[in-house]
Amino acid sequence: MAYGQILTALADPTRRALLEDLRAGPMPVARLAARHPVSRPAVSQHLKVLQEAGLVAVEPRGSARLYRARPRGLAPLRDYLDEVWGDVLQAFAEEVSRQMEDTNARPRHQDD
Amino acid sequence: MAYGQILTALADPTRRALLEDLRAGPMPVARLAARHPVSRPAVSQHLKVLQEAGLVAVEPRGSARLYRARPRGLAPLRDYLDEVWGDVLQAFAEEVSRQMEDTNARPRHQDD
DNA sequence: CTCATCCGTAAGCCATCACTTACTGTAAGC
DNA sequence: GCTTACAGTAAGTGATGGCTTACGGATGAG
Repeated sequence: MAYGQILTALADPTRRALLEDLRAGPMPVARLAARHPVSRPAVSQHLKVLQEAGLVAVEPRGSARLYRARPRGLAPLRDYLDEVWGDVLQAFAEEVSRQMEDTNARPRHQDD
Repeated sequence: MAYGQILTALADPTRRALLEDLRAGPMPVARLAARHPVSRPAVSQHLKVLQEAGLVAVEPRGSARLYRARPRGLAPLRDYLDEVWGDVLQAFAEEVSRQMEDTNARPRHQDD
């Protein structure tokens, strides 16, 4: 489960809404679709993306399928954000590089 | 700077590569474009998206423009992940909902 | 066995996106 | 002032993504 897949999955507002809905508890596809202004197949497709990203788990329930949020699936994304853009390490590197390149003394008017 | 914009910005592999390149220090557009298999205008467009997401800051340097990574711009995304999908709260809700719905005793063969 | 229900998949459509080339604008060097 | 180097914008193109309707497959009830 690469962080790329997770970012792609979370980039879509509908998928985020589905995930947030699943926080209330596991749901079958039909009920999930009823809560959103999209068709049931669309929800199925979104759930497939979310599942492949590791953000959702499926549980066969007779003829139905129960979908469940999987917050632990966010771990790779958190790791990526921490390792690559971790605050401490990055703030340091940022400061160093700024001092290296900041050879002329002009006030900074850009957002920090 | 909403987390939606940040997710959209980070969802693109080229933009992530540009951001990771900027970790080495501030760079003008031309040098940044030379390190990636895309044209310079493409880099400019990506940088615009990154800037609007708050992940990059610009600094006019004479006729050139120096781009700099802005790791603090990830804060809204971190907050979203923490608040909506925070481990503790979510693990609790997950367990509760599972126990509520798990009425039959079938071994879980789906990934957790 | 038949039917109804639940759901995933296929096919197609339309909008968005990432990319290109061409152009415009701005700042420095002579 | 004119030219050169830097970079953002415009316009157009091909690919990708999200959506729809239509269909097919599996499970449970009668």
